Amino acid sequence: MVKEKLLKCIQQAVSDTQQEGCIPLAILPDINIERPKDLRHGDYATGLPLKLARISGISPLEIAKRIINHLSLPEEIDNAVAAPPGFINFTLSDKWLCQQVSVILNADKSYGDTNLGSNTYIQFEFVSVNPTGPLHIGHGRGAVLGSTLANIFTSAGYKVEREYYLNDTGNQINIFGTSLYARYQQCLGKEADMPINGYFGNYMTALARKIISEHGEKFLQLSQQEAITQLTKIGMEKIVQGIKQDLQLLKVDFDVWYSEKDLYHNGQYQQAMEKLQQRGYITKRENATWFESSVLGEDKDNVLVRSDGSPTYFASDIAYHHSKFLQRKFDRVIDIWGADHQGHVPRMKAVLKALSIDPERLSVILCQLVTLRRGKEVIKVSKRSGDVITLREVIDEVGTDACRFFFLSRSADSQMDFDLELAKKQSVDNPVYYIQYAHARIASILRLANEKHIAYDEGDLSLLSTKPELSLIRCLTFLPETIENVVDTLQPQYLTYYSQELATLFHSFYKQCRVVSQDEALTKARLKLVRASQITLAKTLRLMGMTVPETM
RNA sequence: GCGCCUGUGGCUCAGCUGGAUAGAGCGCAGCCCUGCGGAGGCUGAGGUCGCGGGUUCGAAUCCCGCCAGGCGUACCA
Repeated sequence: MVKEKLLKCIQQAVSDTQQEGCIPLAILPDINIERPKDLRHGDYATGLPLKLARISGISPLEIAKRIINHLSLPEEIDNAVAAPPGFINFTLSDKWLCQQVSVILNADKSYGDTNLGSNTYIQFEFVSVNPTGPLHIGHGRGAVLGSTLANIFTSAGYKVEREYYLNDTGNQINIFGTSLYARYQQCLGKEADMPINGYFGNYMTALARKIISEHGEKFLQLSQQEAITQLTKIGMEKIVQGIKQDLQLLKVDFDVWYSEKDLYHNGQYQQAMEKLQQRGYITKRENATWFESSVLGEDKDNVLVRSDGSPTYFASDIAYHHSKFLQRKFDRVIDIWGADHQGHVPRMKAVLKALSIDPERLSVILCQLVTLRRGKEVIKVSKRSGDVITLREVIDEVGTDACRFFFLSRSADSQMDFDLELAKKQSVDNPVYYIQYAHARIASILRLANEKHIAYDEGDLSLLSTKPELSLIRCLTFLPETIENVVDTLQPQYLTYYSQELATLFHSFYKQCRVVSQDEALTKARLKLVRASQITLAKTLRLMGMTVPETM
């Protein structure tokens, strides 16, 4: 990429400058190349001279000039100028920019793809909601984030796996089962108490009724334990089915649904515990089994097996990560969790250390919580307490594309209000439609060209010379580094903002530059640019998991 | 109490590995269809970047303190 080339070129120039004594020998600070916000400052810039000035005592502008004298610029760069107070600004060559249009046309759907990941095997685990109730809005956030990152990493040359961890055993499942059994009995006119921490949501009663309509009263004949076992299985399957449907509605796919229960049958749990035991990280105390995370610098130890003999969620998760890293051998793992799991991060990292796995190989993205509201009214989304507005209802109300874009344009770090009233009100004037409209507009132009039988393969790109044209091309060339930026930071909002900018530049170009006109040569050149814009815009929309409309 | 996250124009949010006059969308005030989709384009008003110190040639961005909100601090997940 241009940026890398430029970096090397600057390094060379600085080193030459130093050797010739134009800059006193000094420790070279990191060279950072940025994108100036202001177009007048070129396409790339470095403030290196300002840093060197501090060390050398020479004025930064003077240093900038000396470095520029030693620069041998790559073909992509037209010129380098020193700018006060001490920047070097680089401008892309118009000729090179125009050529990029055909680079994009040739790459077509693969434009933007890189080999940055060089096939690194990486797992994204996300959503992973307990199968004890429907998804709500907060889960949607993680789902959209995870699916988009997975798309982007795939494009960047990683070997990606998307996984949903199904917590199909343990405490919460037991409570789910007893809650369902109670509702089942109640629906059949029997007295039954809900467990204290039970799932009181209305959906549980609906679930019980559904089971009655399909299976009748037969579970009343069974022993309580047997009835609960069977109801748990049936109920959970239905819930999972619903979750799968909701995710599909949100355009979120998984490669693997990994069962927590399996960890206890496939040896992962035993192996992980044995390893920790052998390495001396396990101790028995107060009748429970503990992981001694405190010796690894944690605040406290954590329970692995309760005094009643049942393993904790933490213990499962250890086995689970054992499977990820040591059994399935992912090079990197990205877990996306809700912010309410933050306390879990340091102890998970401690476990990795204990298992001699570099903790750097695990990244945990914590999504801050989402508050759902309708105007001033805050809507609770707790599964246990009762009424829920499900993710499905939100999607039905707001739309998949708008939902996805809404989540993607906000940093995972910031808590957000999802105001249904606002989301709906804005849906017509939503940035999503602005971007999609640009694509539909492009499609329409290309349709027109097609109807007029204009073949533009031979269009002469050097005819593209006006500001709107060149600005648009510039933006097109930024896609690969935008993707790289997301890969580096795990923050997809760079892509959403990019797509918006691209749409803006296209609309502006469209207004100022008539594409299909009497000027045959110019028409062909511009059609090429339009097609390249379509390729690029469609790519960003696909990466974000949104529809790519030909018409609206 | 301690830990993590957040506090940017009326609203919702970007920018936070320090850079050159602080950005976008919505909302608001105007302007633009005798040419390919007006779900569009253009112009403008609107901000002590929570507060106070510090580091630096330069701080919304880094450090310290304070204020406000969210989350965590379970033999819940």
